[in-house]
Amino acid sequence: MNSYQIDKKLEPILDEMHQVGVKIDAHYLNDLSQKLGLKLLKLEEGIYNDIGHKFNVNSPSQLAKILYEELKIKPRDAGIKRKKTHHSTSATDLAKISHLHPAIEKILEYRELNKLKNTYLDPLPKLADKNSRVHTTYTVDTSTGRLSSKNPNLQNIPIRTDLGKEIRKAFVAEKGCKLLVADYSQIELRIAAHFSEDPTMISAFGRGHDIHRTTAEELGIDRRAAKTVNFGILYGISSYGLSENLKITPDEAQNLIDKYFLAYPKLAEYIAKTIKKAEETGFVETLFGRKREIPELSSPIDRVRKFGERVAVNTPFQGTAAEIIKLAMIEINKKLIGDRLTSIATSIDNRQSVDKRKTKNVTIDLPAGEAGDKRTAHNESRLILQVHDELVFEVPEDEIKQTTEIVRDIMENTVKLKVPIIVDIKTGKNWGELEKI
DNA sequence: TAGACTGGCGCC
DNA sequence: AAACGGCGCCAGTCTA
Repeated sequence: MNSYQIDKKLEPILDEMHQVGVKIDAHYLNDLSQKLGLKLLKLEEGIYNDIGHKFNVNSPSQLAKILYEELKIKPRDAGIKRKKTHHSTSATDLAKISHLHPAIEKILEYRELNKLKNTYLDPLPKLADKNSRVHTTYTVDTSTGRLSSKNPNLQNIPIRTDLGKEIRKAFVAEKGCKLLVADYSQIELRIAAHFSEDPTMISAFGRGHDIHRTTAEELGIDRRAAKTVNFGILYGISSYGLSENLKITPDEAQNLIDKYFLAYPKLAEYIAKTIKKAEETGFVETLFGRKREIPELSSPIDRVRKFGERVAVNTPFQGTAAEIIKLAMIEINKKLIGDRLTSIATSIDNRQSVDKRKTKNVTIDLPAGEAGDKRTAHNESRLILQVHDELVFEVPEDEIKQTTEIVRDIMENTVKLKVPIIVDIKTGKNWGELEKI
């Protein structure tokens, strides 16, 4: 099966995920929003006080004028770059100058709270149906083959900050059910190991080592920094980008990159070959044959060409990861439906009724005297969300064990790489409070 | 008033 | 100038 055939088989599954939706606790979100509203008012007042007058905190251009003109903070001294219209006021850049004025910390907090309120807390309850479920639309129109989610986007629900976790708790399981969350462990780095056949990577994954720890030991840096470097590799690393992320100089970053490729020489070779081949053919390919043209590679502009190189490196990793999870979705759906058919057929002792059931969540005709004439099948494990390397299921509590086994087996074994594929599974009553199985 | 653009930021 | 990959959504701003 190639990448395009995978997408075809995925279509009805995405359709169904859309129809089923995910349940949210709208009251909880509204309460949280109200509390946040009060806090935002206080922050706003404090900011005006510190600055000496009112202005629109949500306006980057007004803020830039105040910081870099009124307060005379020198952006160049702090390494803050100019945007098209003014100097940057992004969170990372504000952090560089937060010691220079008391308002800046408050502005950063205001930004965080306001973002979460406006993007999640307020819109989500309005999008819920009468059963309090929201229905995202998945599409496959990305350049790498990943899915995207919109109206609402359920692939960027907060998780990182404390408040973020609180928001995630609003995504809940139906009564009698739990959420089952299965996510691939470092799938893209495993794909990198597979493509490059780098012995150090293969052995680390083969022995079940923590790959970020391995990189940390190889480079003599801490795990957090190693993780950043590993991700950088997947994105088509540059010394400048890495230096920004690690808050080190580009020279130091280049040093780390050099060490990295000494530690993983076959990966270095793979990356070089991938770029070279992409320059020759004009495209790159994923494991299952999805092609992406990269015209940037023949640009006379250095910056554009460099971008093309990063795309050439990243796309096979990101695109292959997308294919692996799509195949798992297809196989899991098959298995879940098959099991339901079997159990229905068994329970009514009449295999002919199997044909009447096309998809889950439709009305099924049962012989009179069974449980009435019709019944809607809701008491079954259903795939409800996909977040790139993670699948979320809504599962009746008495099916947790068997669904866990099915999901793990299929996600880990549908595609075979030269390294093991590992899946972590957690369950809970909501998306924010999960316990590992 | 609608739409495009910009800066910014949530997620993987 | 200058962003290491992929998305979608927000408010502010500018323009037709």
